[in-house]
Amino acid sequence: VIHVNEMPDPVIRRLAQYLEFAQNEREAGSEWVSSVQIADALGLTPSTVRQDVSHLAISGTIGRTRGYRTDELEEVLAKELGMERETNVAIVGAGDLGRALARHGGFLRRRFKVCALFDNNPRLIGQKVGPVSVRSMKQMAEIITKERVELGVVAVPEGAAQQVTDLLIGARIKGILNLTLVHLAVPKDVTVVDARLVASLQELLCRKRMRETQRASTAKQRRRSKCEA
Amino acid sequence: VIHVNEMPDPVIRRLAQYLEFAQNEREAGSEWVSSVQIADALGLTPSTVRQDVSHLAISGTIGRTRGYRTDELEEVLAKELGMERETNVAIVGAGDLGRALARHGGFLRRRFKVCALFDNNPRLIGQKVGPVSVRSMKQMAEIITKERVELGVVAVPEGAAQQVTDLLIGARIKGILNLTLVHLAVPKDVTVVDARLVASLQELLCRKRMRETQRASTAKQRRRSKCEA
DNA sequence: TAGATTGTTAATCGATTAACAATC
DNA sequence: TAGATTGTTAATCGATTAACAATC
Repeated sequence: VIHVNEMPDPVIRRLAQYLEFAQNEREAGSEWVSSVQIADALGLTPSTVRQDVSHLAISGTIGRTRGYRTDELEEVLAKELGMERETNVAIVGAGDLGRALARHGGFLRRRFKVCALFDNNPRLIGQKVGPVSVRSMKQMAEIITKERVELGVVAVPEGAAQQVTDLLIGARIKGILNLTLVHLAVPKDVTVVDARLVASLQELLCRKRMRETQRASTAKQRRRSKCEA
Repeated sequence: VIHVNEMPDPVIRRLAQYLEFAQNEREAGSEWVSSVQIADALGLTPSTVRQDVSHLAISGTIGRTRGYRTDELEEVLAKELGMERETNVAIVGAGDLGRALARHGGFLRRRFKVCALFDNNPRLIGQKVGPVSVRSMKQMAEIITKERVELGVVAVPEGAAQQVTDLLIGARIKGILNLTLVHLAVPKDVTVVDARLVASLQELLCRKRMRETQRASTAKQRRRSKCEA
């Protein structure tokens, strides 16, 4: 926060992991962690870790022989990730996924507060889901302003995604988490992050199958060269 | 599938989006889409699209003036993503998230079939969730083999994630979707994809706040230079 | 002191973009 | 034919990794 507010996207994506690890380490009683330890735990190289940390406002000096203080890492990362205060979130779409997210403990623990859940299905409106009730999308702009909602989550079927996004933008939301597979068109002052839930499963299957055919073909090659020998 | 089974990770990650778009276009009645159209719709450059498509077994010849056939794109992408047959999935963790995923229509539509849901909470075991019942983790290996489950989804609290992963690996699962924030350690014949659900929301907040402070500081600079002028 | 570890520079690697010949 | 668009090569850009001086 002190020396840079330019940070490459891949670095930002690793921040949450670093925080998670630092927290766990501190809670387990470790006062220090080195770049090698972090790298091993998170499947990175120590170089990457040190480059990433250099983007942070870590007060460290060169040449320490014990690495980074877990509590300092935790503090700086939490600040960088905006955890010094609660962030209000609205979820649009009270289907299975939207309702699950509204109740998901993992968000609250990281200081996200789901304070509104919208849907257009009259059967769902009024229903209590975890800490909130489902409300009509017609009330979206009003409630978002009143409740000081900062982030919107799009958890509706693909066909409604862009429409809902436009509503959120109309309500002056500047940050949107997209749970659908469709690409959302937004003005350039709005930030979108794709959660890639279904896409991840498809990516997984594709990569797994690809590795298997690779293995199969190398095995075949091996057998062949064995025969030739 | 024909000419390459080496594909860079970023390309694989875009495959699901291409498929989604091609499907929608075909259903809307378009017979052809060009790289420019795809790029515009998905927020990419036409160059990237053409590079990506070149990894696919598209039977096209150079110089067509109408782009790619939507039905051909759809077919090839579906095949590449392993959609020619159903894929059996097991979800571990019957909390809000696990239950929501078990019922999520988006998976079924893409030919993923959730055919097992595991949890250790005796209160949940036996409960019906969408098409399946919650079963004890003790039965995991047995059921995974019997039901020919190919992919596992880790939807448990952070503290149990590695343990559950080891169980899945013990049951010979070679592809794991990780819904937690912790990094999963797996042998190198196992593929893991991180779904980054909570991490995405944290990433979103971080990026949004960063853009705002940038805008604020440039606005300040602008005001300053105005004063000086 | 010797060993360990950071911060940073430079080298490498890989992905994206630009450009354009081929051609429908 | 003129215009459009692909497939592919080369250029650019950016991220990751290696290396090492500084120093605790």
